[in-house]
Formats: sequence, C-alpha cells, structure tokens
Amino acid sequence: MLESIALGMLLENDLTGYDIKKFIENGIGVFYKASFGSLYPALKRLTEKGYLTTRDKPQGSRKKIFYHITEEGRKQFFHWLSSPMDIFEGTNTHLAKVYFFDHLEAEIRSQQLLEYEINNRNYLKKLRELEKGFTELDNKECFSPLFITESALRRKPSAGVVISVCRNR
Amino acid sequence: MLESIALGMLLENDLTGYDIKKFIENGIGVFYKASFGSLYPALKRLTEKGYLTTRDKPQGSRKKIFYHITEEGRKQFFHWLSSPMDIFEGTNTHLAKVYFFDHLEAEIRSQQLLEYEINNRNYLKKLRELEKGFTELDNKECFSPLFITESALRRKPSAGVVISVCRNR
DNA sequence: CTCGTCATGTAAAGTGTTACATGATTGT
DNA sequence: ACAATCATGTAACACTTTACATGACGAG
Repeated sequence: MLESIALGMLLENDLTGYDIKKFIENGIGVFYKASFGSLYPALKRLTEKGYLTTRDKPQGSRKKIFYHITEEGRKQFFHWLSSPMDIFEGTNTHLAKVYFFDHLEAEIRSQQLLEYEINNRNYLKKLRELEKGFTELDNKECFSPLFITESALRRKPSAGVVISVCRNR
Repeated sequence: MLESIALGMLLENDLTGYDIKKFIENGIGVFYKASFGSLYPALKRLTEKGYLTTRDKPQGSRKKIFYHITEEGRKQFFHWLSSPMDIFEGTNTHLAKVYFFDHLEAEIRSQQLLEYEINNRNYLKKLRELEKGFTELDNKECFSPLFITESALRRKPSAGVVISVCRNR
C-alpha cells in the first residue's frame, strides 16, 4: 500500500523521503498515515525492484536523496490504481469493540460512544475543510465523480458505513 | 486486537480455537476477520501471559483444546473494553486510492466507483440483515445505545464516513 | 545558543497473511 | 469412496509501529 502511495507521490516531481512524508500528511493523510520507519524501507524496496532511481543532491553538508519514478514504476502504479477498490471488510478495528459493549456498564458505554461521536464530528470537520479547499481547484472536472459528500450520502447511504451490531446467543 | 477479541469470546464459555474462529465469523466478523495463522499463536501468547488456561478434551482420537479465561484475562479484557474508542484515522486503505483518481481515465474511474458503490450496497445489506436478527433479541436494552443506524446517520452524519477528497497542487 | 525543522536511517517488537502439513469425522 | 468440515499447528514472508541514533540548518 505505502509503496503504491509513494509511487503516486512521485508521478509529477522527484522528491526526498522527507518530502513524501510531508505530502502524505498534507494530502492523502486523512486516509493513510505513514511513519519514517515504514517509508524509508519502502523506498529502498521500490528502488531495488527498479521502480525508482535515486539521485543524491546534498545541500551543503546535508544529505538529500531525490527519488525518481521509472517507466516500470509508472506501470506498476497504474496497475494498482486500475485494480478494483475493495471495500474495507476485514479489520475495522475501532468498531470491533462495540461488539462487546453489552458487557460494559451503561455509563461507560454511553461515555465512550459520546466520545466517539465527538471524534467523528471532528473528523467530519476536517473532511469538510478539505472539501472546501477542493471546490476552489481549477481542475474540478478531474474530480467530479468523487463528489460523494454528505448530501449524496443522504440519498445513497451505500457510501457511508452504518453501524449495527448483533451477537447471537 | 485479536487477543482482546479472543478473550471476549471466552467470557461466557470455554471454546476451542476452531470454535472461536467460527464465533468471530458469525458475529464480530463484519468488523474483524481472523485467520488460524494469527488466532492459534494469539491463544498461545494469551496462555503464556496467564490470561487463559487450557484443557485438553480429545473426542475419540480427535485433538481438542478448550481455552478458559482466567481472572487476569477478564481484567485485561475489561481494561481494553473500557479504553476509549479511537476513530480510524490512519490506514483507511480502500479510500487511499481515490486520492489519485485524477490520474485515471474517467471511464475506468466511473466503473470503479460504481463497483465500489455496489460493494457498499452489499455490505449495507449484510449489516441490515444483522440488524434484523438484532431487533429480535430479548436483551435489547443492553444494546440500545448502539442503535446508530442509517436513520440516525441521516440526522447525525458524524457516525458515517463522508468521502471527500482534495489534492493540493 | 538553543529550539524547531530538515533529513536519513536502523532495531526490536508486534501483528498479520498465505501456504503448507497433518489427520479425524461426518454426510452422501 | 469422496468431499466437506472439524481441528491444530508451523514457516516464510510482509508490513508496520515505536523508539532510538545521528547530525545539519535557520531563526530568534
């Protein structure tokens, strides 16, 4: 996953590992977070596979390594990008806990759900801010099919995740 | 995570690893999936930590190991259960791809989003079925705060995930 | 001169998947 | 007989997080 994202970040410009981290934080970071401990090894692997080449451009005595995507890398990236989006059935860790909530005292339960709601509200706010910046882009037409926002959600709940729990006893 | 879930499955009955797998599939499986390759080692770790004890009860010549939760295990489980629910900011892998969608031909993009919507519809259907079985439970009052369903979502979108994407250039 | 940011990296530990290996029992 | 399911487990591999280690540059 991180490998694909790193490739994607390098489509238009050569960047350093540090740059890539920044770009991830400021953009795709809402959906995906990366640490240096995973990023640097990933870049190393991509270089070994021939998807990236490196150029050392030290600035002063500060080490700087720019990564450049190869044709192979591009091919690999577009292969990933074109493959179907799988919905996240599997490891929805933060919801798993709810399954056991009948074991919890009503008070703590309510408090946790309230907290959860607040966190989600904040997340939503963050997404709305992103969306706001988004509507100001000039190349909107590239994104139009991606406008699956709250209003769309109201009509088509498929894009949202409905929380519903069952335990069979 | 899997360790906590395994503990939770053993709160009421002693079960074999195989049983636990089944219970996970039929219940919490919507949110969390486990493989034997992760489950058996997890049970081993839990036993080593003193959270579980084992009882071998072979049936015929078929090996069968029942796991039993200890007081320590219970304590550990409730500690996990009482800890705050963090919202899943971080590694929302299936949405990460959308970030790069402007690089994709409009046609493939539309097709993928359509597919994605279909998958989500199916997932929603599954959740609705769970919910249906759920409303027939006798201990509903234990779950009432968990009724965050589509209708609630319409009023409080915080519980849902709104898809919105921005790339800054 | 010190703090924040830039910059790269390693090591250990955790956690997981896939595939393999083995064999018993049940239903058709 | 054969397949499906029951039942346990290992091995190789993949990926990640957290913490650590190192050091340069720029601003105040």
